[in-house]
Amino acid sequence: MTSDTCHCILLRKATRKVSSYYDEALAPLGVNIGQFSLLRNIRKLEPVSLTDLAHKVELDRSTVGRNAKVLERLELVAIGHGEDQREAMLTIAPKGREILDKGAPLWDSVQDEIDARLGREKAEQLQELLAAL
Amino acid sequence: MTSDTCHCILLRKATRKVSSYYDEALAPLGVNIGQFSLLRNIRKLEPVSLTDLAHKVELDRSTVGRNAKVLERLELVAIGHGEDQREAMLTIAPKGREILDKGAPLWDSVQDEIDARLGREKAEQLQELLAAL
DNA sequence: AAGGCAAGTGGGTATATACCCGCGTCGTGT
DNA sequence: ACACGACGCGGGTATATACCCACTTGCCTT
Repeated sequence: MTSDTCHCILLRKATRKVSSYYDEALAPLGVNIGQFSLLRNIRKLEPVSLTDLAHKVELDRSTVGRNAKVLERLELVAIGHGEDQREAMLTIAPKGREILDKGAPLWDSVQDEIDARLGREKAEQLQELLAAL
Repeated sequence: MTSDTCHCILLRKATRKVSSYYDEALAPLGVNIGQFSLLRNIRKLEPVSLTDLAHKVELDRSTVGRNAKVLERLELVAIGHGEDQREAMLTIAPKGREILDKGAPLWDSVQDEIDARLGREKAEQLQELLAAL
């Protein structure tokens, strides 16, 4: 009976479900929540290296590299070199800024919807609990 | 500022982190939490078709099919045919039962640890919140 | 200046996960 | 009995994510 309450499995289910909410909202823009979020982080830090970005988003460097390559293919970010020839420096491309602008209200709507469904207080509880894991 | 509180991204981070806890605990057995959990579900329903199992675990049929194939390669489950030749029926193999037995206490320890860290009450809150998403 | 270690990437491999398409099987209506 | 729609699955493709290894570039020490 306890196996139905596995924290990990429940988290995964919730994550898949919630991801789909955001993905659906952002679908008109042709990006998913992971890409949109990464784009936001790049904007916040640009110009930024893969390593620094990976630290910031707490993902493996290679993961960020591959995800960034998709954004590059979509022409949302530009991948160039810094003074240090080893570093791949990321900057937001014009199309990327457009996506960021258009996506903001779409993101807001999903976020607000979830806050409303849970209730402001429980939504905060959730964030605290997730951070405590 | 609000973008740092994206429910989806926070859920993903928490899921990655928590998954690693379970994965580390189960590592001596050579399986991860996803495989272990799937194995438990198969045991509960065996013999079970891919479609039924997918419904139960709320994953796409093709996903379950591929995951099951890994379990088959590890010789933890057997994939055969039912009377209906279309169906792939899954059953637990001897090695699978062994993994289930040996894994139970390992799984318990992680689950208990998390419950302890959060406190029983908050742990329940978390499960409720995740279910409400 | 040369050697050598550290840092930054990229690519290979593996799992997780979804969606879509094609193929084979079932069952039912005529 | 046959045809056709429904069902079950496998495989292709794409993203997410991690770990490990090889290659390049930097930099520091001798």
